[in-house]
Amino acid sequence: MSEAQILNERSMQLLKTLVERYISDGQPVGSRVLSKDSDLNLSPATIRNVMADLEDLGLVHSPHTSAGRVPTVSGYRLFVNSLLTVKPLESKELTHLHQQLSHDEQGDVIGAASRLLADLTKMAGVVTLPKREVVFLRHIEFLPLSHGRVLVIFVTNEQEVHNKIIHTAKVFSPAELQQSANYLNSIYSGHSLQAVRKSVLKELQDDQERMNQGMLDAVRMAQLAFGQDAAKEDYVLTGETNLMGFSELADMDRLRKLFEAFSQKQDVIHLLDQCMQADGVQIFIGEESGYQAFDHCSLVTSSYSVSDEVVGVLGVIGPTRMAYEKIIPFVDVTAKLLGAALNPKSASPL
Amino acid sequence: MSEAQILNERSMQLLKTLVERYISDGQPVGSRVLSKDSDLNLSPATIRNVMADLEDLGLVHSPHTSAGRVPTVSGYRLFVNSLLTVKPLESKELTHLHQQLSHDEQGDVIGAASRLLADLTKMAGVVTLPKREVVFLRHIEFLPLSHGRVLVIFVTNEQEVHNKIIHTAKVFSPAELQQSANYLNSIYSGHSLQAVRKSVLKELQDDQERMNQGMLDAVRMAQLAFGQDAAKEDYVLTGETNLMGFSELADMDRLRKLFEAFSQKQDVIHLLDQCMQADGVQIFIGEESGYQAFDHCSLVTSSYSVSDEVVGVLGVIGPTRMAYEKIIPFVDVTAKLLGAALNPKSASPL
DNA sequence: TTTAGCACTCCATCAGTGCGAGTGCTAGCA
DNA sequence: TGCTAGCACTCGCACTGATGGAGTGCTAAA
Repeated sequence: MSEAQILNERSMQLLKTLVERYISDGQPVGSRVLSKDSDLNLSPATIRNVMADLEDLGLVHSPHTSAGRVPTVSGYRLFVNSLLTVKPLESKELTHLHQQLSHDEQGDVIGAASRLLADLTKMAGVVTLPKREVVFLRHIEFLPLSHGRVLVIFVTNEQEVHNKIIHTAKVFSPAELQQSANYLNSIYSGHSLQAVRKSVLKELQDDQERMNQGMLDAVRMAQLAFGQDAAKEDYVLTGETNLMGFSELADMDRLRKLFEAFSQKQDVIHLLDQCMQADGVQIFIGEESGYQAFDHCSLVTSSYSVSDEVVGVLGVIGPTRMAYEKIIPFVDVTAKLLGAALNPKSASPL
Repeated sequence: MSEAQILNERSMQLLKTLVERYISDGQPVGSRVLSKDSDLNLSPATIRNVMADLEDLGLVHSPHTSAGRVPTVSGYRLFVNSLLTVKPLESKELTHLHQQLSHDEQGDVIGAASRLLADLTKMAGVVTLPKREVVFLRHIEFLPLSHGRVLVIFVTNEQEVHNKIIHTAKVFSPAELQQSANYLNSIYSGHSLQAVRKSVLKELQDDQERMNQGMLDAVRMAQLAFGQDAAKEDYVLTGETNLMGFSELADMDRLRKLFEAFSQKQDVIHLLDQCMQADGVQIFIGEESGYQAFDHCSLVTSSYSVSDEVVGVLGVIGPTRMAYEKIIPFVDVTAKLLGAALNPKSASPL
């Protein structure tokens, strides 16, 4: 009865079979089924003893006296960590993925990836927008609006276009704005936004006498334009409706909490942010995420990188009872392919 | 027994009371309740006779033999068209609306309007992005990318920034691109996109010999840039999760169809497009919309205008059983306030 | 034309029942 | 000591029938 002992081979084997069976059937699995399903040639009675042990350890749980056993979160966790035999992607799926992500017509690779994740898993797919640590300023442009407001357009990293409206103290003529933009482009183009911000601050504090009025105006506007970069994180979520098909999420309250979290975005972003740190595939099972809305869900994610810099996270959201052995490699591969697709100069990473 | 006759005053009165009662309670309403609720001083028995007539006319319906009556779609329709006594907005709500929409901090009035619609009605709010019939080109800019691609940035209508990547036949130097942009800005700035497209086409067909190479390049690029303007219609939908609270939408299949329609967007856009034509408040009740996903929903919409031009639609989506008498004026006012908020030079329209 | 009365229908609820699945426990066996 | 067979027991589920309430349709009378 040494309770704190490491589980022996046999118990592990049984737990594995149980989880697999439960994932495929969705029914609590009883000792009888388990006895036939495992290759251990044990009688149901023996199995029941093992099950009692597993239950003591909190790995499985009985919904009621005369039902079979169901894995708990810890049970799933142990399964995923140590017992899982991942199934490699079918080559058909792989080529499909590859095609969809590399021949991207719409210029919306992120959306395409999200849709692929959702469609192929029949669950929800999520991809954060890529966010580079260092962002280079490529080009800046000012356009006058009414009431002393100025429309700032700037391009970063080759082709990302941002725009923003700033309020200036004095009213500038189009020509003045043009000059300012020219000046800023000439000195800051190619620099990182961080560097630009720092430099702008320094200019304004230190040696204002060195600059002429035009330069000063330009730098002041730059300060407004790059002031605090809101840089909202965001993600593309697709296939939410797929989640409505799962019986474990059929409860309207649960579902509502979940969908509310999706549209608030905040919690989801926090969660995905955590996944950004980890490398490789990161998994949250049920309550592990710490967010109530996700209590009955699992989240399988992987970060994706462009030229060795982690820039985002992508993943799949579904019920805790999901086919981890297929989802995990799938998320993994999709992350790699997306990274490759975002990198203009690279070929396939596989 | 003249069946095709116009309903008499009394029947109308009873239908009105029935609908009002059903909207507030959600229970089929019986003759007894109706007899007390209406000021007609009729006995339940008489009411039952009237109900039988209304049922023959398809205005009410009995879920089963011994239940009360429930309005049908036609019943609601008649109610909304002829019987409704609209309740003016509470002044508290009105000031709230007004505040939220005029002091728009985020630059996202559309989103704010959608959220207001959802929050104040506890249903779903939807607002289409404003779309002007004539769009004026304000400014255009080209930036070179790798592989002969060019990033086109153009600004329309004061401050709307669009960007697009085009593939050019030959590779241009930054200076050439700058020249082209200057040329296009000088001749097309201030013109409508439609006019620009037409003019570009004409230039290319007619008198190429008149132009030098630089101008020709510029015009060719303009053609690519303004080629087919995708101009996707889109909308901002909020408060979808509010719909999960309604018992008439508690059915998972219905709910799923509805949410799928929301994320496909297509059907919703078609529906909203229809509302664009009508002026004043437009209402679809249940199956009237023609889209299965909306079978158990009603849609109350109004178009909104900027300087007398209809530019978009906004509305509320909820179960057929909604408080029309409050929702209708609310949608109406919100549309007017949004129009005003989008018009930079106008004051309040009220 | 309206009303009162009555028989009838249907639904919702509840308790009772039997069945099947699966367990825990115990005793016996290798 | 570990495994197994057997047995009693528990629980959930589906079905049944009884009961009461709500509301109707019809009829006959005012």
